[in-house]
Amino acid sequence: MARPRIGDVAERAGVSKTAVSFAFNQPEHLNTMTRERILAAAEELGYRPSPIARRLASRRTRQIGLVVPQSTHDIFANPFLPELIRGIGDVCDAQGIAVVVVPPVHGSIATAIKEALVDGLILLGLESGHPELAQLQRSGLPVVALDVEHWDGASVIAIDDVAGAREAAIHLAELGHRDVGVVLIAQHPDTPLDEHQGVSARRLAGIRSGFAAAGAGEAALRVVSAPVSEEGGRAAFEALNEGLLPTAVMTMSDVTAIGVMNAALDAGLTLPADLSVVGFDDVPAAAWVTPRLTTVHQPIREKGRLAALRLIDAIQSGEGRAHSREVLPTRLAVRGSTARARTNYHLPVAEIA
Amino acid sequence: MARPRIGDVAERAGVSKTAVSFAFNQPEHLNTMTRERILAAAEELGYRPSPIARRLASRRTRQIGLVVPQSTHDIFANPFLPELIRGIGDVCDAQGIAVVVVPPVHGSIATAIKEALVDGLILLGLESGHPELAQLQRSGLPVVALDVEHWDGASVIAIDDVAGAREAAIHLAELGHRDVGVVLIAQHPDTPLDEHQGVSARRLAGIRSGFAAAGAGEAALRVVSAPVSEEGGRAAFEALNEGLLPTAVMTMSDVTAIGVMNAALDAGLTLPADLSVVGFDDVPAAAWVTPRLTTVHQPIREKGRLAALRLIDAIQSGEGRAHSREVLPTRLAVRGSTARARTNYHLPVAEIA
DNA sequence: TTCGCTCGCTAAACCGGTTCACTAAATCGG
DNA sequence: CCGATTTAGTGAACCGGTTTAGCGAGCGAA
Repeated sequence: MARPRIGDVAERAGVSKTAVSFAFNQPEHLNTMTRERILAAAEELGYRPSPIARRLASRRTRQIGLVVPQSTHDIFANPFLPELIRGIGDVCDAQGIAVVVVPPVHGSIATAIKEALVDGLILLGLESGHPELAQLQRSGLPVVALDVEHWDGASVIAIDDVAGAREAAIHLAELGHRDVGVVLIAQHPDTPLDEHQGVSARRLAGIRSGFAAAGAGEAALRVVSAPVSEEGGRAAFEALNEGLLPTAVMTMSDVTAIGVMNAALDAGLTLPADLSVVGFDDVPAAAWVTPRLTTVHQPIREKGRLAALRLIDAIQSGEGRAHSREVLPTRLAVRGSTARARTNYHLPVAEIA
Repeated sequence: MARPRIGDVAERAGVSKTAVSFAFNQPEHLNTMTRERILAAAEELGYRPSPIARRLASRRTRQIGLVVPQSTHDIFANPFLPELIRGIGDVCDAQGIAVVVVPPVHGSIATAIKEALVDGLILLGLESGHPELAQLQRSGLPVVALDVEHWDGASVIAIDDVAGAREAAIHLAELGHRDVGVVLIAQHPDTPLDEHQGVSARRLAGIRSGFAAAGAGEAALRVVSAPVSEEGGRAAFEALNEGLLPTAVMTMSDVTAIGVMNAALDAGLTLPADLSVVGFDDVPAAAWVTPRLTTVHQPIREKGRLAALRLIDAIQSGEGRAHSREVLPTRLAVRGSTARARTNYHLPVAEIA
């Protein structure tokens, strides 16, 4: 009644376990008749080689993990992730490698990584100083890190966050915006706004540099932070809307920007006349909303593809942990959500609407 | 230099392999001092129990698979999938179970399933007659099937496709639409339109029934099919736009509907005045586009959650393959993309615009 | 005829853990 | 003080395959 094992098939076919293994994996090593007999026996028994046992023996899981710092629920609220996975899938599907998302287990990324059934990891949204990740460095597991400055012993795929954000800021500055809301990515709840790291910090620097370069160094930036989701964007709008509304809002992701836009529309504003909004990423939905979202385009799928390629390469080359860093280009996609700054920006939002 | 194994730790700590295993899994069975000594030895060696070996011995992979009939690239083009995964993740994250997407390998779903490292499967977009899935039935692997009428030995989570589509059709009929495009889900390229199965067939039946019930039995349905993606929706619009444009289009998914809308807007039409569009699913993006998409809402995340619960239940109860069928409610979310049928529907689209 | 190869297959070791059955020593109740 | 438990730990079997080393038969070449 129990699941048949390789020994059962061997016995039934009157051969050794080895022969059965050959029948499935290296049929050319077997006489045709013998092979047929073995396969017939397997068929009769409903035998199917155990994937786990096979993976143990081959020391390859044929799986790679995508490590993310949040729950599956939260992380998939951002269309960026599906796009990234599409890119990873382009490479992995072709090689029969499965992709598994690795969210924290009971809040611990280290635990999640320890238990992950993978040959290598792609790290998303993690900074290299992360205390939980020290053990990972020593484990020898091949790793590709996304969007970090540097990762010990790992390949890095990144974009030029500073330049991308800078370009967007210049765009706004040239449209006359001098009072701009900036929505960073929410970190741990009690991280002070000025201690944001990684992506948020680099882009904020780019924004400052952009306004300065455009001769608008005096521009006031109102920095808030929010979870990366449509709801987060809405919350950010509410936060910025206490008192005077800025004339423009820059975000770290399109989904946040869309939340800002939706909240603004719900508040009765006209976009982009009353408020310009700039996103980041250029996910497909950015081109579906009205007005079409002006955003910093990054080649998300290409990023995923490249990450998968580099990781698989590192896995196959056996630990030859490369430490390359590849920077993909960004460009500002100017669409309909940005316009000249409104001149009545000193009015409370109620009067604007 | 090689990865340390449990025996290495045992030797170093002067205990048996069993003791080392206990130190990690059942620390209470060990004297505190001994345990400390073992853990220290493990730490020095950089030992980490092999997840694969552990899974082999425990006969649990702690992974479940989501089987889909298309490539990762194609399947993630539909925001439905991320939402479904969010629901599955709600359940699985809490239990430390990983979710793996299982797309076909070299076009074969059967192969993909054979090699999948999972304790059970959730089936999406597959019909129970599928020839490739006969072996799955016999394998004894726990399965939950989504959106099918029936699946031998598996729990089924579904919605009432007929009723949902019917409600949408009645809505359009009451708005005066009598010439309606219907965009089905593209099957194998040479499947005749009238032989669509499963979801498409049921919804088409619901649409017919709806128009009849609303006293608009004479309404002309123009049925086309397209891949489930924004591009697919655009292609469907082009197909329907050869000759006279219908006054409304019904789709099987929001992303398709959005593609139809975008193509219509690009063609210079005014929505919903010139063309009403109805989606299906109610993914988040449906409420982000302009006009807001009228669509048949289904509880996607709840569907995922339920599927995960039933599957995990089946796995834990050891093969007690339930054959329950749960039908989740749908409701028509009437928003801005539907309006009274235009009266000049006999004009070519060029003149409409 | 004999040497050397290839072919077809096998036994045993191995992948790296968990777990069962059991033992020796320590603890406990009466 | 004795028998019964409990505690702490062990050796061997087991999970279910793959792989290495090698063996006997058959065959071609010398």
